[in-house]
Amino acid sequence: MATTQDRQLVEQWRSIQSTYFRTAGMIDRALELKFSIGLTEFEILDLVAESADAACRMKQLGERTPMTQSAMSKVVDRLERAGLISRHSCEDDRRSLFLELTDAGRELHRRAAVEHRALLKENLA
Amino acid sequence: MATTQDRQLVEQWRSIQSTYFRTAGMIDRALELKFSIGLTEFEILDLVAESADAACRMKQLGERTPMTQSAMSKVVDRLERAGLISRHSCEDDRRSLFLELTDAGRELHRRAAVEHRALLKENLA
DNA sequence: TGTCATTCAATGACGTGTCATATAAGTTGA
DNA sequence: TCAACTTATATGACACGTCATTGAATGACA
Repeated sequence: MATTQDRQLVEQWRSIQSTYFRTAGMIDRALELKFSIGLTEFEILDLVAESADAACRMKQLGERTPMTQSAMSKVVDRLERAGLISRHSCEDDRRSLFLELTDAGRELHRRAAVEHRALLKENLA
Repeated sequence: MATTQDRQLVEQWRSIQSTYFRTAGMIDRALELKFSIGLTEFEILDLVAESADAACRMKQLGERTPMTQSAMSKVVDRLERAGLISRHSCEDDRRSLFLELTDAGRELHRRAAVEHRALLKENLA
C-alpha cells in the first residue's frame, strides 16, 4: 500500500506546499503592511509592468498566471479602485480590455518589487 | 533594477506557484468528484491516518501542515459532520482534543489515498 | 489558594476565490 | 442580413480561509 515511492511523493508535495504557503504568506503580509496591496494584486501589477507592448491585455495576462478569469477581473477591479491601473477598451475588438499602470501604479510597483524580490530570495534559497 | 538573478527568482517562484495550483486543483477536483471531499479534508485524514499513536492531536497536527489553527478547526468540523472523523477529549489536558478516524473515514482514506498518490506522481514527475 | 498569564480550541465578521451565468461584441454561413 | 455560435469580460451566490476574539482549562507563583 504505502510504498517508499508514495512516501517520497507525499514528502515532496508537502515541501512544495510549505514553501509556497510560507513564502506567499510572508510576501503578502509585507506588501499589505507597507503598500496596502496583497500578493495577488502585486502579481498583476508585475505582469502588466513587464508586458510593455500594447496588446489587448486581460486575456493574455490570464495565460500567464494560474488565476481564474473571474479572479483576475476582481483583482483588476481592486487595482483600478486603488488608482493603480486603468482599463482601456481596445478599438480592434471592443470585447477586450487592455490594462495600463497609472503613474501611482508604476511607482508603487517599482518600490514593492524590491520587497518582493528580497523576500523571494530569502525564501527560495 | 531588474537583475538577472531577480528574473530567475521570479521564474522559480512562478514555477512553484503553477505546479502547486495545477496539482492541488487536479487532486481537489478528483477527490471532490469521486469521494465528495476536498484536498484540505483529505490532507487532515491523511495526517490522522499516519499518526497511529494516541497523543492529543489537534495541536500536533497543526505543526505538520501550513493550515491555520482556525482553518483546521473548521476542516475537522466538516469531517466530523461527514462522519469520517471523531473528536475525543483528552483526559490529561481537557483543553486538548484528539482525533480518530471512524471506520468510514479509514475506508475512504484508503481509497482516496490511491487517487491522491497517483495524481501526485503524474504532476510532480 | 487566589490571581494573572498562558495555552487549546471554537466562533463570527470579513475578504477573496470559484463556479455558473450574464452581457456584450465578434464570427460564420445560408 | 439574420440567426446561431463563439469569445472577452463582469457579476452574483456561495465556500473557504484569515484574523481577532472568546471560553475554558492549565500553570506559576506569591
